[in-house]
Amino acid sequence: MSKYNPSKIEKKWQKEWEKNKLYFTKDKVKGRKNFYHLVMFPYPSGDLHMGHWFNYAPADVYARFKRMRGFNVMSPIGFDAFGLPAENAAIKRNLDPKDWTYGNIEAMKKQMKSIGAVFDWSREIITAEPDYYRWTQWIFLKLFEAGLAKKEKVLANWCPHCKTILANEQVQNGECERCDTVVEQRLLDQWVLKITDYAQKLLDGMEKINWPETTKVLQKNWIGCSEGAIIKFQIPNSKLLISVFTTRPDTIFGATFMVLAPEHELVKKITKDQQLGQVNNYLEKTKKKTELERLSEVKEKTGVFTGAYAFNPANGEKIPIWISDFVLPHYGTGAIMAVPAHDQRDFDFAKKFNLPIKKIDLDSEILNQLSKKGLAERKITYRLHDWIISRQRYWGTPIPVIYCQKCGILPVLEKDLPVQLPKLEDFKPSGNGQSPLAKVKEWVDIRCWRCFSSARRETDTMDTFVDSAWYFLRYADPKNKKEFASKEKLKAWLPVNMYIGGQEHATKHLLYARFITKVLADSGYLDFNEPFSILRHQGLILGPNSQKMSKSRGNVVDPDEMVKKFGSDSIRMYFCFMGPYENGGPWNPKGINGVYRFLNRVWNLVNKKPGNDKSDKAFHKAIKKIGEDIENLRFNTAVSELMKLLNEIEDKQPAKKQIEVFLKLLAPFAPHLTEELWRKVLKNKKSIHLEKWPEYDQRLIEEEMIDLVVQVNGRTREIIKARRDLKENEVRELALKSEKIKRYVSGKEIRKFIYISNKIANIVI
RNA sequence: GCCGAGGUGGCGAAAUUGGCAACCGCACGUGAUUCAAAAUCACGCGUCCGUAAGGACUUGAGGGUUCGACCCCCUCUCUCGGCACCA
Repeated sequence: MSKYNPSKIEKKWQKEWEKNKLYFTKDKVKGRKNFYHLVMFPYPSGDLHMGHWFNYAPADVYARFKRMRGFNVMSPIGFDAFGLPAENAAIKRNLDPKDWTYGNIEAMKKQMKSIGAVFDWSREIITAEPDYYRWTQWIFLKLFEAGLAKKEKVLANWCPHCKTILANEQVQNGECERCDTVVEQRLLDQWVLKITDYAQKLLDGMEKINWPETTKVLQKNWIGCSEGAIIKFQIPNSKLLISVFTTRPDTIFGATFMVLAPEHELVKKITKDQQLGQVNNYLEKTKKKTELERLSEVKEKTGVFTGAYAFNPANGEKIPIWISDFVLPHYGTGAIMAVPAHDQRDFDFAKKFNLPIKKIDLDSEILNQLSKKGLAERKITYRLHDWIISRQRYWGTPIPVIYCQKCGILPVLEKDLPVQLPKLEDFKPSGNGQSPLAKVKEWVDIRCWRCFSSARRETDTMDTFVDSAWYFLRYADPKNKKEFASKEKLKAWLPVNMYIGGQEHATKHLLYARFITKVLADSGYLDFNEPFSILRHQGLILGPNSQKMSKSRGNVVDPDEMVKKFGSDSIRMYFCFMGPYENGGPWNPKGINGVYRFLNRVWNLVNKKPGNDKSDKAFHKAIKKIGEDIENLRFNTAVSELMKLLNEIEDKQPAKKQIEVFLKLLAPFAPHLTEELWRKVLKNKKSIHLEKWPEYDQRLIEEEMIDLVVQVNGRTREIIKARRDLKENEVRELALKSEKIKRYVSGKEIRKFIYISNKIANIVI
């Protein structure tokens, strides 16, 4: 008998499956429902790591299971190819980002194929391909038409290392998420997508999607809805009004001063001459602060008096107007009424600057009264920021806009898409707030399509997250030259039925994708408004020392090495078996031994001559359990059940029929091993991966004899083999006959007898 | 500070969701096989007492509800994630 040698069989079957287009997905198959199964596409960093494997391998078990259950499963894959990391890596190596990226894609494809997944490579997309990004640009134009893409002067996060503006989502604790450099605040003209216009829709849409609750909560908090009111305060002897946002209009009688954000537009208008010096001084100082500094000063309030006052509209009281950077420019109206008796921050500020603190009674009527006078209105605000998508970098989708001397900002015409990214000798970021594309005169200078005056192209590129905010639509129709995808194919596949990927995308990709989907739906291009019906996350794989895998820590486990040593099937199964999928955890170098041994035992069993044990009770139980477990992504207990089944049948010399069922149950987990045994040992003509998932018979799962647990006062004292479905008095008689039970019960009064059918009897004395 | 998820053997974990806590593995121990090792196979393996039969204890801590609680309720505690001067 030959030995199980994964490296001998895995490559062979991968080639064979590819040759016979086993995983080529048609848009329609008679008698099969379409099922769109999606994993998050990788960034072509050049190396497929265990994290990717952990996402793709168990997800592939699910896809294979769905196929066997009769679905026409599409499981596409591609590459999120634009963006900073590739560009930075290319700069470091003195390579063109394109060459670097495409080289990585080739290398990673090979690695990905070693997983043995059902990916349909014929639908592969690469976001850096003109055929792809033309539609990214087209979507931008749709947003532009709808007034949802705008060039605005915004206070934005500037990363001095990456030399570009970043979206709020890409800044963590005041640092650039890519390079951990402290970001600066800069006021610049940037392209923003008005995601805040969709804040409420994004909140409401969560009702109907099957996503992990925790992920929904993350998004909800990120969008951060608060209900309150806008109230107007008048400045004496002028027509100027200062609007404030408050969630507590009922505290207005306690408002003893107002505070404006330093960036507030009225600051310059209201400041009195005698205060001008101090105010300017303060504004200069805050401008220089980084986000991090501003955050670290939470406890210590700073501020300056403007010399101006405003009337409290509730009682006409004249209260001073201050400036402080604890008031944020982008939240509410950038101005507050301060109620030190009811708010800790206002209190701290009042204490520091000796401002009055007034205790008052709450007034729930005041909002209505002020509303009638036109001085207040109810208002909901959100913490969510608009999505700044301008990047002053080279390796991204060009923003399809031109600036005409006469006509101003104009979109590029659809027929002129794609605006191709030109090849550049020097693509390094300049750091002067301009994209390197600005230096390419022959690319930048064009004629206006409307008036033929000279015009300039927009030279910023788009945030990579725009590319990935719609890629799942393209898979339905990846080669379409006329549309981003045809109506028909969208209808055939979307929305995505099952989406599996990391939770770290909760407030980035997953939010953006929902936003873009809703915009396209509102413009009539989609007839659904949530992209991912079911979403599930895999956990994080750590190094053997329980720390995040990284080269600097020296704890990286190389998947290629593991494939060589144990084979893909073992890694797949180990990842399924190691624990709940959403947990992740450290890679246990010994742990994989367990599944490797298991696969060896399967190999040996099937290679033995089949016996004639046809008992199948254990099989029915296993078919049910494994099927239900995979459906719910409980891969660990599914594998456990397979192991139990093997333990049970291994010594019984099972018949060929039983062996076949066993292999089918194992097939989604170990596609190579099962294929080899199915075709070469059992001599089947067709692939096991075209087989149907076995059926089970519920009646055969229920044993006729049960283990009746007998407790006395809630403690188990005896287990009796008993016939199923006994009546209560029969059980009572049986229990009291037991010698052990007699010992506990004799001479005592039985106060209660509880019997739960086919499970447990409890005698209370 | 606010929001969320958790805490079960030496380790990963399981528990029909209120009904035998620790399935399935890893690691470990003993034995078989071997000249020897690896591999493989068999047995053992929550803690304490006991040669054993058996008994007592045990799901972060404390309380409650219940015939019965890892599961439900209350209080506390620790760990991990997210947000964070959001008016």
